[in-house]
Amino acid sequence: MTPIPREFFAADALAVAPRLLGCLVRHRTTSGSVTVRLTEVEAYLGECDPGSHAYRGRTPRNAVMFGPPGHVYVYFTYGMHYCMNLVCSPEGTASAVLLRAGEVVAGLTLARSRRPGIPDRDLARGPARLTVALGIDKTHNGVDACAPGSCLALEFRDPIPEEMICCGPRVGVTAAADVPWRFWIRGEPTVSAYRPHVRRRRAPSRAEAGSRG
DNA sequence: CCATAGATGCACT
DNA sequence: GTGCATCTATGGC
Repeated sequence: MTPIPREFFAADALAVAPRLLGCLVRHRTTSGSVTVRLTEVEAYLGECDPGSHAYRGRTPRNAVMFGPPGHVYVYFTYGMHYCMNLVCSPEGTASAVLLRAGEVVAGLTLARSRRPGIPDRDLARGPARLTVALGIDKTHNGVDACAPGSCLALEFRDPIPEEMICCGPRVGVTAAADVPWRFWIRGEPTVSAYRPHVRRRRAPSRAEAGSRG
């Protein structure tokens, strides 16, 4: 188990995102800790990316995105949900990786208590579900996930083989919906099912079924 | 199985 | 005032 160094996040989100697949995110609180193995992420570039919160420049909400890499950017959306990003690129520029889904690999009891009645597979299946399972809210905005002793910790795992990494359009983004900057692990049951931009088909082609896993 | 509506607070224009 | 980087319940098949 190797901690992820801050300099890893100094690259832009497009390079960081696929490498995060399979890595671990742990959040520690007084009630215990929950660890999630990442199975689905999305890259958001900065002021050049119409889908990014940073597209129109720095605001109070997105200020953390312009800060040092390795911190978490947490935002509130749809009146009830929190989503969590890892800030990438050097300080002064904004890019980030949205953590969309994962598998709870430790702290299962605590994660279940945070989402009662939910099947284990669905505990962190989706960006807002993932933050609930981990116990993340707006108070965590700006927390340094690369600092020793932080309540948030990241760990490298062996890279997922390239042929097991799928990519496709981002979810829920109306601007720049065409770029394939969402990455997930093929065949993972914990990948989020909510994908309004992907039309269902009666008979998916073999090629498509294969590329999606 | 699939599709749709409603909830709900806040950042931003 | 508008529109979300969403999820769940509910209804139809």
